[in-house]
Amino acid sequence: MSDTTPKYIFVENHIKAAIKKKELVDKLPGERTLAAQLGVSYMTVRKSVENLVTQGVLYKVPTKGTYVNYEKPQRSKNYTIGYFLDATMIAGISSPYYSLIFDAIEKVAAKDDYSVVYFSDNNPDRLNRTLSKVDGVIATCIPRIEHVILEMKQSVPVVVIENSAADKVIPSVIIDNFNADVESVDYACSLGHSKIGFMTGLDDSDVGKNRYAGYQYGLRKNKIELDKSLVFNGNYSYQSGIEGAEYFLTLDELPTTVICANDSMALGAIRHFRQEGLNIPEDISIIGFDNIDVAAQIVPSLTTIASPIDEIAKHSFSILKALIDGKTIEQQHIALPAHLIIRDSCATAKNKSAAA
Amino acid sequence: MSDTTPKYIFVENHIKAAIKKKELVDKLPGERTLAAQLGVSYMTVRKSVENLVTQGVLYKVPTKGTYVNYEKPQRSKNYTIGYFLDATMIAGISSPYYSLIFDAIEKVAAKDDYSVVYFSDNNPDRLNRTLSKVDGVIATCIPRIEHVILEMKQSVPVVVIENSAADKVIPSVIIDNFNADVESVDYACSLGHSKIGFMTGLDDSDVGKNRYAGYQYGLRKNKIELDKSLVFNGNYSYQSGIEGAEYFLTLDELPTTVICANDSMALGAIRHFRQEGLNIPEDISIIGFDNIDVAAQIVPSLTTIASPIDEIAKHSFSILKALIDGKTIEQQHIALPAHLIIRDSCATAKNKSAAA
DNA sequence: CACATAACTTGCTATGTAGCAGCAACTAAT
DNA sequence: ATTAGTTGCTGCTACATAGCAAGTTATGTG
Repeated sequence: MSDTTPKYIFVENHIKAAIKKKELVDKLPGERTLAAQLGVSYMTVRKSVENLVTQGVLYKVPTKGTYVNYEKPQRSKNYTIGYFLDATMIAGISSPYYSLIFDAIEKVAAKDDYSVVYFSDNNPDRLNRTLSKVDGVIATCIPRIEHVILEMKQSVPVVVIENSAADKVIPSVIIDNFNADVESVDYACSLGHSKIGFMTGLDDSDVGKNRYAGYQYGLRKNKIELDKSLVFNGNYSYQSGIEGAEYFLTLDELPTTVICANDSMALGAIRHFRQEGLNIPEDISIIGFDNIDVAAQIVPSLTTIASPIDEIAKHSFSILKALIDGKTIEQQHIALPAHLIIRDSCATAKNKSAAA
Repeated sequence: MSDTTPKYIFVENHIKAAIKKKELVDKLPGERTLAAQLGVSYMTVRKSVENLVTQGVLYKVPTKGTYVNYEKPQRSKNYTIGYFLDATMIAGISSPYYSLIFDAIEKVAAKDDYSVVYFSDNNPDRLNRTLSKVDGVIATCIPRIEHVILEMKQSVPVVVIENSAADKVIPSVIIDNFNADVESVDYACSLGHSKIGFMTGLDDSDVGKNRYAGYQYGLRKNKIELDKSLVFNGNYSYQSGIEGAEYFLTLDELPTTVICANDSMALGAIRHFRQEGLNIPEDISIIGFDNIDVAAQIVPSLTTIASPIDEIAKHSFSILKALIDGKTIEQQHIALPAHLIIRDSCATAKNKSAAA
């Protein structure tokens, strides 16, 4: 029993165990008493207690006694949270959308005196180093990096935004992509369009899937049959927007409206259509998604879905803060509505219809 | 002498003083010996030494002895550097330019296994909190926030990029804005232009001043007299690019080329000129500065100055790392050349000239 | 000369004693 | 009833011993 392990280690473990078993609550017996109980000397107990105090397990009140520290393991508060965006994501923080989210998070966090740092390196070592400096992380989740996020969750509380994680245990704040694109379709129909094309993003995440699903449901809702030839599979990039436009131009009959799964593709499409001599919106209407800055700046300005960025920041931070503070949270998953901003890239349909 | 201060504190101070006075070097006498020398008991010395070890002043080698820890105060290596950009800057990290710099820094830092975090909150408390987590900072400097940067320099090494600081003690990595815009003017002249306008940015920093000075020198170099009416004072924003175009349209004679102090203004100008029925580049040539992503994406694609972003990242990180490692650095201030990327927004002058 | 042994040093653990100061509660004196 | 003293608890500091393991050095023997 005594072999090589020092007695004071034994005493420490004994005390820890007693605390765990709730045999010891609040105030400890006096050091001398304890020494007698455990059959070791007073000084040994002192050393053990001293160690436990530096470990944070116990705390002392001079001339009163020694007490159990019930504050939970309590990750030392950094008052700093991280915003994670995988570096391999297209554009990454360069993307206007994500940087706006960062700014919004920073603003809302400052109100509670939290600092925010952005990082994107998913190298395990460097990631852990960064995680040790933050109390929690808000991460933009895409399936490809979900393992990274699960890894992070081992160390700190995590809230995901953009997509919810497959692991539904991680709280999420997303936007209602589905109904947003239903609204886009509704709007196009209200302008008399019925030949409505769609450029998908990647189908590797809920975002892409739900925008496409919203498009499909919007058509059904407006009694329009889905024509697969009017769906182009893009990848969110400006380039793929150009390719999508090229594709639509090969069709016998051009759609009168194209809804794009994001603004970059919409911009690419506008560029190519115009290059080929088409007028926007007279010849073809374009709708985007995200409402990045340039959307309002180009001519014609782009009709698009505006993400409620401030709301995303507000909710995700308040959930994260609750997790950090060890509170229980009511709503694990929040889907915020996103609505259409009508600008100049859509016109009423000229052919056939004058419906609605 | 003994009043209330514990003896072991006395012993600690004595040892520290002895180290400072170089009376104690490398190995300490044995604890028992020390006790005899100082006239206190062995256990008291033990306690003192133990404390000094936890303080990091001494270190022990079991069964060998106790030694003085000569590692310099040595800021505990976080292997993390910060990238700072004032939150109140127009666009901030949303600006494609700065986010590209961040990505480039992250890439070069990863090679030395450094993490990079971006932060922009300049609130003193939160700033210090963040600074305590990094070994050094690369900061985009503008005069308005120079006090913040000087403040940071109190805690960690700092390298500024973009502008050099008024305090020339801070190492800087900037681009040669002056010669870059000289190159722009040269190019415009080589296309036969002689009525060359300029849209300034803000004159609150070297960047803005030097780009304008480069324009002026370029004109002189090409034997063109400066016409102040062809200079519009902008503020780098897209909106001010529009206003600049409006201004030029009020002139009796439009310049045939407008050089803009950044791409955003160039984009705004292009938009407005086109809206007013002008063709780019047939009716007016436009040159930007920065080479942001959209510069290549718009129609016509924008001729602009490309910042050597990777070079900036490489140099600023290597300087910062040298500072962190306590090495002396040779070159305090580096100005990197930036060159013109010729695209589609400039055409040969149609009137009068066919020079060169 | 080589090698084993003994003597010594180092830090580590453990235990004992002792006086101090601050506090609370009880008790005795005013 | 208030005050003053006593007692006993707490943790804190200080000092003294003593055995242990592990490395170092001096010594002695083949």
